[in-house]
Amino acid sequence: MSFKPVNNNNTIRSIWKEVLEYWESEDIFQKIIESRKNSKKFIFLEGPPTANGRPHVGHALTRAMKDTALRYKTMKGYNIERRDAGWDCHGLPVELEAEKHFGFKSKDEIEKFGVEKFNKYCRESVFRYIDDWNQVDRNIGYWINRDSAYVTLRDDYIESEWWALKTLFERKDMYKDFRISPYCPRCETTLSSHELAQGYKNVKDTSIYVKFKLNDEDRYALAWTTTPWTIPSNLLLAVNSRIEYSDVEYKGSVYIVASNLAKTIFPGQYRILKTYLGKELLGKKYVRPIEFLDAVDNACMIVDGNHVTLDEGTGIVHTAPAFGSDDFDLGKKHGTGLLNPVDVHGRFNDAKLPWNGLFVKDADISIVKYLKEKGLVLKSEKYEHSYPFCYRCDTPLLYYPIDAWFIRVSAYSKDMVEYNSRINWVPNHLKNGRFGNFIEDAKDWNLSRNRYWGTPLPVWTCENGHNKAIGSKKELLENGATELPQELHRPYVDNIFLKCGICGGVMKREPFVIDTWFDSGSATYAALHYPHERTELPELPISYIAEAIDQTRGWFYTLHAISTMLFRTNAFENVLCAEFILDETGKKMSKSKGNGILAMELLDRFGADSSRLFFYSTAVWKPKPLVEKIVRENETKILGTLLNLYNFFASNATLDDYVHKDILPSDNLLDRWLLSRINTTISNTAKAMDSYEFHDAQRHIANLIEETSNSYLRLSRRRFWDSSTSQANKFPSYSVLFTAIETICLLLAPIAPFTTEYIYRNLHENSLSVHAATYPEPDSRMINPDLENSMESALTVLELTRRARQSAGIKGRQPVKSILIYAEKITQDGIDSISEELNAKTISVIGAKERPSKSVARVNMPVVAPLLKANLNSFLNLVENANRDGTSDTILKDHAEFMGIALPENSIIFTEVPDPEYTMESDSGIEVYLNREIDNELEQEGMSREIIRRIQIMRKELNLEYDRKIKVCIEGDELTEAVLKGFGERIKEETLTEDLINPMKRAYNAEKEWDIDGRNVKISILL
RNA sequence: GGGGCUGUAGCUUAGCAUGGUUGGAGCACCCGGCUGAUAACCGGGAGGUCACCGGUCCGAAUCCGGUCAGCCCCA
Repeated sequence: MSFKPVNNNNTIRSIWKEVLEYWESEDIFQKIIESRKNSKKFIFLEGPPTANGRPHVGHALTRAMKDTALRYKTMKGYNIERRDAGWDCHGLPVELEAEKHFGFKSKDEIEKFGVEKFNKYCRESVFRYIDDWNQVDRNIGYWINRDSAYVTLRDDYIESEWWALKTLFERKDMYKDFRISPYCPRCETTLSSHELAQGYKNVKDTSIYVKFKLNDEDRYALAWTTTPWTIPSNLLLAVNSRIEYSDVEYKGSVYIVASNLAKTIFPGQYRILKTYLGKELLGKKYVRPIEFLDAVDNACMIVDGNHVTLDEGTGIVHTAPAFGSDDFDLGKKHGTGLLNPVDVHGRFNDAKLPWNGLFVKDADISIVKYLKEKGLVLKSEKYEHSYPFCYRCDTPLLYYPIDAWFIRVSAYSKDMVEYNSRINWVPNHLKNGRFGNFIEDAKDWNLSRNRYWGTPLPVWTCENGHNKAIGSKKELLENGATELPQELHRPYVDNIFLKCGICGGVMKREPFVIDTWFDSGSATYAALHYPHERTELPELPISYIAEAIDQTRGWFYTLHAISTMLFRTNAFENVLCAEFILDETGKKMSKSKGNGILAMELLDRFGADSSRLFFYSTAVWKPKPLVEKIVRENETKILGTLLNLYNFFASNATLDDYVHKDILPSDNLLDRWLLSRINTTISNTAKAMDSYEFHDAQRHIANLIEETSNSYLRLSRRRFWDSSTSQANKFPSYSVLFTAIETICLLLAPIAPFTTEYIYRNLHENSLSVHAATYPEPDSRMINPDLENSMESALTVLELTRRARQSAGIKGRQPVKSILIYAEKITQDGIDSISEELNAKTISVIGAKERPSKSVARVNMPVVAPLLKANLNSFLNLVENANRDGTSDTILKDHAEFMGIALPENSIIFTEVPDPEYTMESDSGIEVYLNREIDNELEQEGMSREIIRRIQIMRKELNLEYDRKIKVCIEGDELTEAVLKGFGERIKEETLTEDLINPMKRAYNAEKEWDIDGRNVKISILL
């Protein structure tokens, strides 16, 4: 049998491309799906991206995370359900792109242009980069069904959402309300709290301290605001009844402010006249500073507000019920109504105002000027604070009173918390941290958008204000529609008029579309067209989803909220959450900085497997800078070494005509050791994969690769080379090596699917795919912890010997007289497996008393400290003294008890100081004593090995066949002469030399003068 | 203002839940060695106030309290 070798320089990359072609031409993915059809279920759900932008490295990461889990579960024997792509299509971002394209600045222009044409453009633009996405998915090896993708703009998807919205409406969990919402005056729509959060920026605004004169009193209530444009709408002042306030005299006037804030408000000299609690101010009336607009009688009063704090300002809050949520509530409570002189574009539109027609933010300066002229401003200053801007168009948002539809999420907060307790969050801290906090005080969901491209809100209203929610196309016809709209989008649905079931009037659709986050959050059921096409309940929870951290309050939240309200369960069972990939300097990638990297750029540069290994180089939930060195390091260590392992196996096994059937029985320690390590690694890796800790799995696998290469292979090499070794000795080793490589491929397949596929199929000529194979199960009969410990000790001995040789200045090739090993966990065959590399005439394992050394006592802290506690220090002193006096070996006899406490036998540990002729090195309880005496015979033998080595180098330089026989002439000093006499035969054997010849005049095929440790040796080769 | 995460060598990090002798690796650097699979490998060296301060304890990277810095989320 022949195993195909791999050697070209571009291996990893060319393997990637070759495997891709194989998968596609043979339809491997479909074949595997087919073969799992009847297996147990594992349900997946793709978080839908919008394809109107290109995928970047972060997308590559989350796609890898999804793929790794699904490949793993497939190998574990599951049938992955709902392994379908999905695309998010609606929303403000899409509309904004379109507006930019057409150069529109307002909704009027869209209306003039035509909603039909506008939406047509939106519909097309959301798939603009779908080819890029598909290319990335294909190249990174994301196995997902693209043909059966769910698409949120399709009528059947929307129809399912209509069912959901109707359900909520009829349950009174969806309602219309007039309240203050964050509002973008350019987009002319309200935003959800989620969208709001994206747009906070630090800005400097003009802030003013405004004087509100109390009626019939010579005092001013001082209020502070950063939005002067709201002052014409002022109707109340709020104080906190439990905070202490003062009358402060400053520059001849008396001001009311919170006592604690006086110092920061009044620079220099001021005088406190009296102090009292805020509640004493309640009910006092004042004069509005700007009186163009008419106020009701019960306005202009000081009222109580819990939201008033001492964080900033004066402790008195100017309240304009039209422009603040707290303000609105206070206005409602005190029956002031509200004054809203601002139109939907954010401009004053009340002729009574001198600032009529101005955008409110632009009117700030004039308003301040007006107030100053009336003497009602104590001071004004620039103030830096964070203020929300529209996350898409950058317009400063207003808090604006407007009709909007809400979902009563707040009523389900407890349920959401309960269902959350069933979810496995990875990393776990999100569960009760960021996510848990959020759902605990969930706010009602502002669902409606005054926009065009989105799922239309399926609520119709008649002239008498009767509402009706529609749950399907069929219901449209049942409620008076004469025909179905061309599609379930604006403007078509707007032209559907229904007949009111209560009063018989004409019903028009409420002119809103809904938050696009409701679309993606509906994927659990809407992608199945539930309950229309599919009538049985969707299977929930979904087994596994994975996205980046920003979805905690995005998709993860909407999925959970919707599932809680509609299906009374958690939407997903396991959720893996990624942090962001940073640039190489550790900065966040962003469009504006221009340091973003596209997914395809990453793949072109490093290939798929190396990129995926990089993603798991540390936990995916830790931010990772994309540094080339780290990518390369993982590539070399894991893929490079694995390929080399395979290469070694392939070339030797092919030469020996090895055919793998099964693991051949072997007593060989290294074989048994590696088999144990393989099975331990299987167990550890599967455990890590099961808990979605891919980085941990990767580390276990990398360790096994390292051990196979640098311990097993290194120490077994002779077995493979020696042509005289019988098959009976050699083949078990091949079978173990084969098993190691095969297992590594299987374990690593979900992580690095390409390279493992390639090697695995080289090992198994007729196999379909490594991904069709079963994930390995550990064979506990092969796991032998004692053996692993013993081997670990042996490897430590090897390391200690090398160290001892170095500190004694004795080369590895120089045989030494003896090596004495003191170790607890070492076995004779452990020593045997490394004896060749130890290169000593005698190797013995010795007992404690045989050590060629003197003992120095040390206290065994883990044992003694818990017993002695506070008396420890005096015991430490005692031991130190004993060491100095040379009485340390009897400490325990002398002090079986110390301060009345019995000391166990292992209370003292002895460190060894070796006798002069030995060099000692020790580590983790193992001591290696190296006898430094080199006699003549040892010296000669060492020299012989130097000469052998030089001849081998020369053979290699001559490019000789392995079995080519040669003649050699060796000339040198007396030592060399002695070596030829004593070790000539050995030299001939090792170097395939037929004759050691005397110097000749004629030309040699190769001739070289060597300096071996200062001795001149001339070696000549004659063919 | 509230919450979460992170802080260990020049870089990437393990260890922290359950405290224990001298805090492990890898990369890069220097010295030495090995090499009939290897882009390698092996040994040694240098490089750490385990962010800082305090507490508990015989003993703290680890537990507790606080501070600082970075990132993120919320208001």
